[in-house]
Amino acid sequence: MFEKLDFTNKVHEIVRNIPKGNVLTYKQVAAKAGSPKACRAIGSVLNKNYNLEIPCHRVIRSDNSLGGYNRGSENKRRLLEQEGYEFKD
DNA sequence: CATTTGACGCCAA
DNA sequence: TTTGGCGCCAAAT
Repeated sequence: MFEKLDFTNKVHEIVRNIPKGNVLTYKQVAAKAGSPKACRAIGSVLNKNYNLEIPCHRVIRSDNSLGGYNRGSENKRRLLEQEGYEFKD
């Protein structure tokens, strides 16, 4: 189903399919997109993606760190907390 | 077309 | 455990 989509397009679909209260790491998204080593490319794609319909704030680093956000990292953290995801260890 | 940049990840010191 | 450096991929210059 995703095989015919391009890498960037796959990433958009994958991120869009992340359920509330759940988060994925860049590595996980990259793996689902078909390129486990494209973790950097994921950030590049999401960084340029301005579609609010895509919960790009649910994508975090493999270290359980926030990572970044094109709308403000602080807002990203707030969104995750609001959805029920708690970071801290 | 060649090089650099960037919301990353992993390994070695 | 923390830091530095290298690798990987896509988009921008």
